[in-house]
Amino acid sequence: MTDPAAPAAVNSSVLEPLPRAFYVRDTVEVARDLLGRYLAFQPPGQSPMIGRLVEVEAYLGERDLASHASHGHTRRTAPMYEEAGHAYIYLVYGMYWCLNAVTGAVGSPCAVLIRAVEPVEGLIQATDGPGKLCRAYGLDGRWNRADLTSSELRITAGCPVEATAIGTSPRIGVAYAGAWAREPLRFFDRTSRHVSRTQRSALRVNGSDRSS
DNA sequence: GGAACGATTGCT
DNA sequence: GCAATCGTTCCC
Repeated sequence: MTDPAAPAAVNSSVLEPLPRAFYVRDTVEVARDLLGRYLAFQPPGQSPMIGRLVEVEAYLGERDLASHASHGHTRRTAPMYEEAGHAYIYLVYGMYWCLNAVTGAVGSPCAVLIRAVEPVEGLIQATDGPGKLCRAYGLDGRWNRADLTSSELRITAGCPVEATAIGTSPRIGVAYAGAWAREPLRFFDRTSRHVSRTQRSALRVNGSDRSS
C-alpha cells in the first residue's frame, strides 16, 4: 500500500540500493546494467538529489591504456584496486571531479565512469557530463571511496534500460590510448536527451554510434 | 625539485 | 579553436 503522506516523486522500491554482488561482475556487464539506475545523494541535513543514469563508460584495468590504472597501483588509483561497489572520485584538468563505481574483484582495478544523469529530483544544475554532474550534486574528493551500497551516496534499483535501447560508442577524451581509444566501451540510453554534449559532437564526427 | 599532462567544460 | 587550473605521475 502506498503511503499517502509520501512526497512520492519517486516510489521507494526504485530507491533500494543495488547490492555488492551487482558490482562484482564483468565491468562491461555492470556498465550496461547501470543505465536507468538512480544515483542518489543526500548529504547530512540536506534534501536528496536523484538522477537517472543515462551515459557511462567502462575502464578495464591495467591493460586498458585509457584507464588511470594503466600506471599501476598508485595513491590515486588505489580505490579501483579495492572492494567493488565503492566510489572512485578524482579531479581532472585541475577543475572538475569525476565519479566512478568500482567493479570486479579486489585487486582488479576496473571501474565505470558515470558520464551523465537525467534529473529526477532535487537537481538544479546541468548533469549532462561527468564534471557537470559532480558539480550539480556537490560531489568532490571527500566522497572518494564512499560505499555506493549503503552510504549517503548510493546507486539504487531504478529501472534498467532494455538492451535494444542501449547505444554504444568509443569513449570520450581518451585519444592518447591508441587502439584502446577505439574500443566500444561507452554506453548510453538512446532515448535520453540528457547525454553529454561531448558525446553528441563526437558521434556526429566519427559516426560511430552503434546501437545494440 | 621540476615539468608535462590530463577519463572536461565553457567561452571566443 | 583554445584557455582555465592543479593534482598526479614521471624524469632529473
